[in-house]
Amino acid sequence: MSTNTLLSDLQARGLIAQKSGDDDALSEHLNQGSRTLYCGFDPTADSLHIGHLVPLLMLKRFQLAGHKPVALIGGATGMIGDPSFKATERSLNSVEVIDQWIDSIGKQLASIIDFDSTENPATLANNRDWMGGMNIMAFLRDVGKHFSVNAMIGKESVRQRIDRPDQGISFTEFSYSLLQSYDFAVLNRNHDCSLQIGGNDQWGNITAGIDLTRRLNSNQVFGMTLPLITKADGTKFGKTESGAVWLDPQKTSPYAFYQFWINTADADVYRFLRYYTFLSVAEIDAIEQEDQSSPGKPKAQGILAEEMTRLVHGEAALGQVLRISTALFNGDIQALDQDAFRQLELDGMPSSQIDNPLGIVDALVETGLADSRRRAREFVTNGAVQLNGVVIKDDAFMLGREQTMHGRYLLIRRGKKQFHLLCLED
RNA sequence: GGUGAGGUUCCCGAGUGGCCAAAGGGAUCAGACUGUAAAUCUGACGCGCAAGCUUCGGUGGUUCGAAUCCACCCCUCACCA
Repeated sequence: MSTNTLLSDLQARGLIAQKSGDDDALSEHLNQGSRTLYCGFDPTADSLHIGHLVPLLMLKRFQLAGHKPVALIGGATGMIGDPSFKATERSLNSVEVIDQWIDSIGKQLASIIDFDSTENPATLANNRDWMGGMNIMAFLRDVGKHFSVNAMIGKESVRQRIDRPDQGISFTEFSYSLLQSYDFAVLNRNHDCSLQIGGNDQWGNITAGIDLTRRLNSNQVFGMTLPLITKADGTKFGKTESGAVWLDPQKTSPYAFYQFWINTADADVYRFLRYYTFLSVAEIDAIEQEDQSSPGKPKAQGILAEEMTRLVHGEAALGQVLRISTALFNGDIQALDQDAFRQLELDGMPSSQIDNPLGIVDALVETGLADSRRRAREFVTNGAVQLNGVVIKDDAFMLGREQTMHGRYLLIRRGKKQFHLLCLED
């Protein structure tokens, strides 16, 4: 066990995959005072997703422990693409697009870590500031000279691309590691940054950065990686049928976000509580004890979903989400009053307007609950479709004024979890 | 630039002139069972109520008939220059 309180806690949470140096070096380093650490986020989309959350929350954990986080946005590295453990070469995006992404990602980072603290504020950096105008000769002489191609080829993170018969790796992506290493050296020089964290796939890049910093700045710096988040059933974490789970409420609604977490498997949920929430390990253990000793539905999923939704979307959004979820899954839809429906609409329940009565099959297609009429018909025939809580098995069923609740609302459910609220206009 | 191997429905992958909307597996979806789990079982899985229609990198061609043959083109990979 580490002599540093923060590190012991992280260890207990299973949040440390690898760290550099011998066991106590980092502990001592952190014990000596407030340190600056960084984690890089490459702009590969217009929003962060929950895969980014573990390292981002790690920055927050360090900040809460009194250290100073630097969130580095990869304005330069994002234009190259990190090949680490990627099976295929990535396509490049234009500068304009990437700049937009940088902007929105920066805002998301700011909503999680605190940039306004007087004691130990977080800072935002963009590696394009020091790499954008870098001269190729300077790069090759000052940075490139310190790297051995022999060693780089040997790295596990690029092996996949070098060994595979049908894939290659471009020089561009191959160089990525040099850029990230240089980031560390620059941040060390300019911000006195002495620790880099990242996903376990970043280990190779991080150690390369430690070496380069030692050579360029003669400073001892540290690296630490977080475990890859896995699921017990072996499927990829962080994906739903509709793709990644984004932090941007426009891309993944708070409701969908909450639903993602509440559907966590029993086999994963206590581990995820340790990874993602700020509940203490003791509290989490207590929850697990209780779930195991009482029959029926465990409480852990609900706690996880609430914690995460509050953290990312805030208390107000959580309230809305809870109202929707309760109405849909625990309530009697027939008993919902007009205000409840209006609230569902306002709370971000997937909904749309229609002007005229239409058939159930068309309704399913228009609401996106089915992607073709063929399929919609299949759902109806299988008894997978409910209107206002009542199963509809007739594929010729018409949705009109008489079928609405309170003269206006048609709540369609497909399968167990897909809902859509149709509002029939006058 | 040369040589070789390839590009099949979401993915992997069979299919080498009609029996192919295209085997098999995976993923996904639905139903049953449940806890909005897991496991399991059942069914669906290009579009269409149907007749039928549109698919196998692209464009032309051969043929009664092509994913399958021919020509050209595009793309990927490997090796060589």
